[in-house]
Amino acid sequence: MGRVTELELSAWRLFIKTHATIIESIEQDLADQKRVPLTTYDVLIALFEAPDRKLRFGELNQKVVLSKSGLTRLVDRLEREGLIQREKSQEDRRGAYAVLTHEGELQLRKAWPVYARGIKQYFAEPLSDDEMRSLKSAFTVISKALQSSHDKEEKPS
Amino acid sequence: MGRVTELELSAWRLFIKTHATIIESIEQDLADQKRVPLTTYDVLIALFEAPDRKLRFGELNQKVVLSKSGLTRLVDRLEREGLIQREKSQEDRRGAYAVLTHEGELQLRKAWPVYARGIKQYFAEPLSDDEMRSLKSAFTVISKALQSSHDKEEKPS
DNA sequence: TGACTTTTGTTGCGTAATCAACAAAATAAT
DNA sequence: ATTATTTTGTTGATTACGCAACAAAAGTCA
Repeated sequence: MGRVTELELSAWRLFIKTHATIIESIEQDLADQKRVPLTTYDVLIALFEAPDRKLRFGELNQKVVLSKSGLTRLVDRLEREGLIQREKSQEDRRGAYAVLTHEGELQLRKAWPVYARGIKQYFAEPLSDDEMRSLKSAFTVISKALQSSHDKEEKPS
Repeated sequence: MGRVTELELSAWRLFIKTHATIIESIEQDLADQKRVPLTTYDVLIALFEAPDRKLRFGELNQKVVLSKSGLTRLVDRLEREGLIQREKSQEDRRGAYAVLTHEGELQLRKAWPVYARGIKQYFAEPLSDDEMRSLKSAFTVISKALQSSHDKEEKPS
């Protein structure tokens, strides 16, 4: 496989550090303006984009960076806050859906401008269109590679 | 400032997701092989690269993604595990240094191959040299922008 | 059908991180 | 000098998350 080169290592370090700083900044902005935090946003937007604004826990779990139990507990909290609701599935009596409520959609809409501004300001603004395209394409490549390596481990056929 | 474009948003999403997956994978590999986790690694490497292998808490804090108290507690643990030691500063009797121990250096060395392999496999391998260069340059740009915006807020002069 | 196996979401428990409040020392101001 | 301010690292309280064990329902297969 070969050693990690200087180039790769410095790119890696920038990648990590940049990510951390951007996320931290956006999270701070959201908190300052009393908007939902990023993890919550992720859940809400996933539901918002889903048919009927609802998803099974399993599906939701794939879209969100969180463990199974982590998701259960996040949904607990969000349900308490009235942003989503549990709805037990008819077809599969084990399972349940998480459904976006009106309040949830409202909070989603209120958070978006802040979030969007953060993405623009901290992430997009400094880059040229060309750089942004390269960035996206690089991550697409990496992402595909990750998927296939993940697939391999799931199903050793 | 302008809206977030489709391109920007999809790049952003890939960025977030890829980051999460890679970190998760590396963290898993480290855990599987009973090596120190990433946060610990970050502290150890920072000390390793510092003159005399020691740093004041403040300096260390700048290199690591952690709150003040978070760092205190991480150092608590690492000291308990014998990877680093506290050494109270002579010049400034409030402060203290975190010093890398032999054991700490050993663990650092043992973790590196696993970490390096992760960087290669999940991050570097899928990219061409050109793509890697673009990636690095994009992050350099972003990173610089973040710094200067941060500076502005620190010192409104 | 009846006995394994797998999937789905929840729960107990331990760990780690943050914020806010703090004490001690250093620095600045008058 | 004395007082006020800032910096440095720690501590208490709270919150969030992961792992492993679990119960309940589906699915598999003989």
